[in-house]
Amino acid sequence: MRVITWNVNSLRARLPRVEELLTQHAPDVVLLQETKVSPEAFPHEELAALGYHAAESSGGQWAGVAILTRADLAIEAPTTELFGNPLPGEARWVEATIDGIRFASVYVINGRELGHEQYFMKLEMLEAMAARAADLKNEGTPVIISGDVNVCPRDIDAWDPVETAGRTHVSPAERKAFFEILEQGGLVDAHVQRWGEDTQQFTWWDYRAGHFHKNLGLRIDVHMVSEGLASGIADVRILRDLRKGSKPSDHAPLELDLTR
DNA sequence: ATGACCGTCTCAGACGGA
Repeated sequence: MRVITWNVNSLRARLPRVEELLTQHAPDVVLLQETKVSPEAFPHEELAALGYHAAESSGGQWAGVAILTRADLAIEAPTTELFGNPLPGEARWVEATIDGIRFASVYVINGRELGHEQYFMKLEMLEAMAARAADLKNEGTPVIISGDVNVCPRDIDAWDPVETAGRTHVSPAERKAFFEILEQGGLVDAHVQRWGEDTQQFTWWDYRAGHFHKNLGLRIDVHMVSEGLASGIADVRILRDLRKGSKPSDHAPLELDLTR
């Protein structure tokens, strides 16, 4: 099974690149973030023409998440509810079961600045995710929670510790909250399992100042995979080619191949 | 080259992003 997570930074603006992803990589499941689309404007027909259907949480101008899957795979029990989510109206969480796996696509609150009201809501959202992951573990369901967590889990996941020090995404509290999700949910950071602790690879680069070409980025997009599934991780790849070319997102897709 | 972005909304500029 092939699973891809991608913060598209507007689904409608990114449709040509989404088509490129679907046709060239033929994923079974795609977790999207920052679709920035209203429910009425969600491109169901365009995706159907590409052989995919979707469960979505769409909030209009900001945020928005979705789960796409091949038309021949059923989407079961979709929900946008996340108990304890401090901003339930902002379309940052969607879950559905596909092929016996409980998938969630998440776009974690940015946090703005350390100490900002939004920063504390970010920590709350990460805590809500940990509680949900613990519930799913207790149910014994295979789980894949993927998306833009807006946290660099380790020092090596940020291009410059000096530049990023004292800012969001790298604070000890954010990192602790991220690892609590793995711990409480019995989940594995698939990228780390595949590449180890000493490999530096990024999933996001600022549009400005040529950061992509200088490889000044962050690893903030992840696949969190339940331990039973994680033994079947065949490969994890960052699709940098989709960060290049015409009208790219500022994030690259993260591809996960499972043997099942 | 010593500066450098790109979406959303509503219509030139604010706002969000990380």
